[in-house]
Amino acid sequence: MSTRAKPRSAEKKLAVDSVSRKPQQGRSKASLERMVAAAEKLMLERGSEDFTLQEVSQEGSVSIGSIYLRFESKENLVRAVIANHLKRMLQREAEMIERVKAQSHSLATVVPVYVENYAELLREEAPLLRQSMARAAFDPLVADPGRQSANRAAALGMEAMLEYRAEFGGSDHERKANAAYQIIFATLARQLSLGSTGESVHPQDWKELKIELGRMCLAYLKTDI
Amino acid sequence: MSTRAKPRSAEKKLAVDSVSRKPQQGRSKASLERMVAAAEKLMLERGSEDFTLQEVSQEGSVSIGSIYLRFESKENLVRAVIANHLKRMLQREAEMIERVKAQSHSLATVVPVYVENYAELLREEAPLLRQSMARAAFDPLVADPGRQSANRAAALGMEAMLEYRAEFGGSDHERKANAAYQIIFATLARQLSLGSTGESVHPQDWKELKIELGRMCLAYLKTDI
Amino acid sequence: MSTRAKPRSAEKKLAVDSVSRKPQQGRSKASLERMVAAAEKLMLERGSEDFTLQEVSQEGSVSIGSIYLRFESKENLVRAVIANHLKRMLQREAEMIERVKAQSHSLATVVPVYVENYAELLREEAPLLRQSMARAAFDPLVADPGRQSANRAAALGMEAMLEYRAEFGGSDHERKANAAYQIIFATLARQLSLGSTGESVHPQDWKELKIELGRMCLAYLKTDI
Amino acid sequence: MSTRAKPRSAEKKLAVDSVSRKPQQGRSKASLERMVAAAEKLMLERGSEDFTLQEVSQEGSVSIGSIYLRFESKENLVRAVIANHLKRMLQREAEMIERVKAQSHSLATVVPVYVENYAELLREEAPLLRQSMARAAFDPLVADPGRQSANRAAALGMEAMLEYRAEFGGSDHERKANAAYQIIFATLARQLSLGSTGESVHPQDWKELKIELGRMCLAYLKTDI
DNA sequence: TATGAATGAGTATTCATTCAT
DNA sequence: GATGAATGAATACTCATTCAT
Repeated sequence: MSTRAKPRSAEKKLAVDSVSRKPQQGRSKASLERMVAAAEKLMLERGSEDFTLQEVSQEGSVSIGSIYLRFESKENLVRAVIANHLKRMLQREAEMIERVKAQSHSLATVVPVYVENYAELLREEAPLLRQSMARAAFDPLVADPGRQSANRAAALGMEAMLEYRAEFGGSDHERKANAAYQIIFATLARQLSLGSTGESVHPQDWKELKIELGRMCLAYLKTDI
Repeated sequence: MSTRAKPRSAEKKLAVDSVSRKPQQGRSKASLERMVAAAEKLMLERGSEDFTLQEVSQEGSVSIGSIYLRFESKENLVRAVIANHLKRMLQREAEMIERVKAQSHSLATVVPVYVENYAELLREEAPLLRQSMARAAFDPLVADPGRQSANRAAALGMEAMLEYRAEFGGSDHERKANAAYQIIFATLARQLSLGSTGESVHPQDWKELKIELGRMCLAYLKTDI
Repeated sequence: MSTRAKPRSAEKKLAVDSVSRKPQQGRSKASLERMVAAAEKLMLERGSEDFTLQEVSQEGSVSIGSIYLRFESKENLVRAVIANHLKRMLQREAEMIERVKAQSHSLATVVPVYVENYAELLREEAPLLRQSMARAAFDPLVADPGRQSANRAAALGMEAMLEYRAEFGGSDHERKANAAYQIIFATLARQLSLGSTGESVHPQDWKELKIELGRMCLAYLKTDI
Repeated sequence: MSTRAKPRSAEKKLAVDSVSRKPQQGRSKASLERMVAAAEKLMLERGSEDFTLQEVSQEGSVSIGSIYLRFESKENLVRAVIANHLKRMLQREAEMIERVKAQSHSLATVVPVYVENYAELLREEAPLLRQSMARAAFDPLVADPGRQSANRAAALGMEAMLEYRAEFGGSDHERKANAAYQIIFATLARQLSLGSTGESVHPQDWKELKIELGRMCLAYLKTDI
């Protein structure tokens, strides 16, 4: 897949349904799932889209023809994997937020707890997330829904912090919460090499940084400036 | 270039000299420079290493044989481009820090000025930096020197902030300065899609975020916690 | 094909089946045969493996991809040609021996008749045999089955002579028959430049030599020493 | 060197002088010798002409330009190596024959002694001889002088046997001696894989075969037929 | 629907030979 | 004479996509 972009219409949703050719039901739905699962497995093993449809065919016990019956191109199959992953992430993020809320009773607790839990979640999903992000750099069909997912994740994080908006300093609480979220995500993402220099910091530093990140956000949210 | 890693000895330096075949002087140095420049141009145009040696040959008016006279492989030519870029970045960072220092007279000025200037620098260098980072993910020959560059950049940034350590709160000033740098870089990098989801925020949000980033760091550095 | 050996497992059989990728039946078998035939034709024309897959593609009306569908490498295609040839040789040798036996009624007749017929057979097969032998020098996958073929040919030749063992002198008849075969083959092979200096003797000398070769073997087999 | 033949004029001599560009004397003769020696070394190491002029340049401390100053092509350099070898062979063969003659006092001794000594000589020279013979198959410039060398070797061998022509049976002694030589050489050559199937016989069989070869020749030379 | 055999454009790399210095 | 940097033609192999069955 050397061809880079090939953007298409201004589609905004990236779900398996929107990249796969026809809404599947019943028996053939199983084969659809097998091919997507096989592709995902290969992407995780390879750490990239460097897999062959031949391999998907064998791994998923699906004929190559079948793949093209469901997907217009290999590219779309990759998009389907990413779409699936995005959906799963969203689900997990919602659950995680609930856990965070349950464990917190103040701004001073919610921030570090959120950082910790979000970090763990991102770490687990990093392998595919990395690939989503890499592709989003040149593929609008991934970038657009990726942005939406990011927005929802932001909304969830902000919501958790805003639960204690009474403790916030300053006036524009939403703006502060949003900034805090952006910075938290960016910092975590970089540590997980989600598109970063790969200088995956020493675990030592990483642990330390998470603490400071929490402190920084807390200081920022509370300050009147 | 499907072969991923091929790490080698424990070389730590990535300079054109270490990936190119022989120390070049005089006349033939010109042709070396032309091929590296052509490769860089193509990498910038394509946004990736998806260029052909044939193209480098034409663009740089160098024979393919000549390229192999200087570089063991296309991979090494790419590394040379990155090495060049790393060197240039370092130079520019040092100059930028000087400017920042000159414009500042307090923690409250140095932080936002630094954020602003560093952001601008990174924005300009983003296209190649993105590729460096992508390659570093699987190529130790790029990752190692990349890490070193990152460390030097961190040292410079911390130094600028520590100039006003008298205004810091808390006790471990180095730790704080380091955390602040990491968070600043991560946030800027993400906005520039340096490996990120590509949801390059609206210019509006971006401007806003830089301001909040400065505020957050300032609040953090000053707080006693 | 600069890579010399690449031996593999301890496979002992070299048949098209063992170097080609999948047991072919029906329709696609035809294309397999076309590509092998094209390769053979080119090897005969060139007198060596210096042919291009591009040429095989055109000559055999097969796409390059198809070749790789059947053969892992050009090397394996060459091996398939050789395997085919080996099989054909074996067949012809068996038939030839039957003819020799039918025409003979004494040691004095069987030896020269065998020499004459074997010479003719080898002459006809020399072009490919030469290449088999050249490759066997560094390719175990050809050397091993080549050895086996040679052994079977020896067994057939000895058998023809031993039919008249009553006329043998000395005691160890098998040993004598074996020595006679080896010397006959070696002499014929050299005359056919099967790996020899190419000083393909004058037809005159060649004819003469065959007669003397027969005489020598006869004298040897009959002698009591 | 994929181009096969390119025969040229009807030159008949292959000496370094006839393939090298100018009769060398003095200082530059040394460099000529270095490049030929380097080429020979590489041919022995590789077992083939698969060496690079670059390698000859380094190994022999000669510039590539120098090689082309002496030789019209890489092919001619190879021919020079072979020519050298041929000359050396001839020298050694003459010496060997003297030794054989000195050790013999009857046909019954000269034949096995000659077989043994010639076998040893050929074994030692096999590596380059093999390459001479391989090249002779398509290169007249090597085939012609090779043939001459072979003729001289035949003459020497025949001479040794004819020393005892009084013990020969039959009438045409020259013819018999010639046939014996041809068969001896062919058999030895094949055992040494001089272009042969590579089924280098077990040392056991080899020893045995040499004995039988001697017996066979003896029986043949003595018989009246 | 489903299959998987067939297609063929596209590309990194090698190395004999030339020629400016 | 001597050098060795520059040249560029030549070639095996991959893999997304198609389409006959």
